[in-house]
Amino acid sequence: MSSKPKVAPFVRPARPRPSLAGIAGLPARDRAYHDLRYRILTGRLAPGTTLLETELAALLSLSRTPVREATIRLAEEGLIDIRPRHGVTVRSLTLNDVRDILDVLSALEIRAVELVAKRGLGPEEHGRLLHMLDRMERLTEAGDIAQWSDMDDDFHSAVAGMCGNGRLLSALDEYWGQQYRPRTMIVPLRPKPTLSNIEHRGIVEALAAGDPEAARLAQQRHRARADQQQLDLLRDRLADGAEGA
Amino acid sequence: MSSKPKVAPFVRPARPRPSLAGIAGLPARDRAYHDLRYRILTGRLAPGTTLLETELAALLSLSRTPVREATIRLAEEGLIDIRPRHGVTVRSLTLNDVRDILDVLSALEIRAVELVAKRGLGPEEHGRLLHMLDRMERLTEAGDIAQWSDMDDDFHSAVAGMCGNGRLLSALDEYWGQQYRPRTMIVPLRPKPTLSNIEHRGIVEALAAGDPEAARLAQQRHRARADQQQLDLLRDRLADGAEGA
DNA sequence: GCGGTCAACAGTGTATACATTAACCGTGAT
DNA sequence: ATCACGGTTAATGTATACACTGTTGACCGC
Repeated sequence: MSSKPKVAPFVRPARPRPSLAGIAGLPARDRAYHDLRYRILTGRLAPGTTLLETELAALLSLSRTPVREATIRLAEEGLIDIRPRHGVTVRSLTLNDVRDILDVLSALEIRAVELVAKRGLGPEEHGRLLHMLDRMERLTEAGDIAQWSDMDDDFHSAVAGMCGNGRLLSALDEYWGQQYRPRTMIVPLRPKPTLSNIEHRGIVEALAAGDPEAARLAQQRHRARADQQQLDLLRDRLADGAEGA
Repeated sequence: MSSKPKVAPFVRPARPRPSLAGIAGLPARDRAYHDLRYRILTGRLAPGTTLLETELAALLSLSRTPVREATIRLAEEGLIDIRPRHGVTVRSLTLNDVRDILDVLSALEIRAVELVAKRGLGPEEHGRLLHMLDRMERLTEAGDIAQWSDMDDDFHSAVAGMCGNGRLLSALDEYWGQQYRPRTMIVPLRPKPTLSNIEHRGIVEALAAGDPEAARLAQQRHRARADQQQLDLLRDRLADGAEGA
């Protein structure tokens, strides 16, 4: 039951929360990549941290070769900067960086939602989404914003996962990773996400109705508002003296 | 004179046509990357071509290390497949692949256009775009579809380059590369792009007016129609027995 | 005291050597 | 004849060695 189906599933999970699950058997270069990414996203490697290739290799108990290959990937994803002879530095994002990232991310997510609507929702999928919405509303009432935020990730991830476009999902993953840290930074500042819950319902309705235009509009408005809120909160947080996002 | 300006220009060119200009002084890994990418996009390395790492290294007169680093990048961009112990293979795209790519690309481009409209067009920028439109219309009348197609690239590239979001431009570059080959394949099949020319004018008008919603709509319609046409032509071409896109 | 030049060095970029592992082929049994 | 098993081998994954180049700091001249 818990194992993989024989054919590639039409629906694929996207953007799992940062985790190191299942990297055990992978080649060293992939372990290095996932390990470093995990440390960066969870803050174990704080923004601004600078390490030499040699130090990274020692940290991961590997030689420089796989570590280099991993850092190249991470640099392309925008998580680190490589400055030759100065080491690799964990990127610290400015407000403008976050805005840029969110602009890309929301464009991709809007397209994903359109695609899902174009194909419509199966009953099982619909049920799953509704169930998530219920949970999120209960969490809102209970005031558990942290867990609501995780579920929010899961919800958007679940919807996107139904779009059937693997390249789109990969791109979403990448940019989601880039905004993960600033996003978690402002969780404690969030007000009750009552509006988000309502907007989520609207999105699911449009998806179930198979109406791409309505879905696009709902998703666009939701993201525009939510992203603006995130930027505002982040600005406050940074003004408070928190360093690097 | 020819060197870089002191401050990063606000407008940056995007998606230059495949070229090897200016890779002379770069590190071997970057030369390998650009060289291979160029060969793939221009068809010098045809889809389906398979080469071992050693063979690639010999081809480029380099050792395996920089070649490996280049192939990893190319694989992430979707231009090649790496199958351990079977060599790297130049990807051959199916119609579904192209559709997926265009879905991502158009989503990004729509967002770029929105951003440009949000900030509005300077007089110099406006003039430059209008000038391009004129040229494209003359090329259309002259029936020079090949050159029109190049200018079309340049036009979309120029617009996107004004969006001011570097990450968005990088993503555009990447997906533009993925669709470049199938796009050139169908150039000889294209009808006179009269409609595209009209739509382009509409887009520039919306940009000049600083109306993001109008720009989004114009761009969205343009891409939806043009992409559909491209897919239709490609289907014909593939049905004719052309192998791999 | 300040600025410039040069030399030593550290760190990366590249090449190569070594280990590992999966593909392929041959052999043997059923 | 076909399938299974195992050994061989070739290709990759990883480690290391080497070379090159930018940086840093010291020393000298102004």
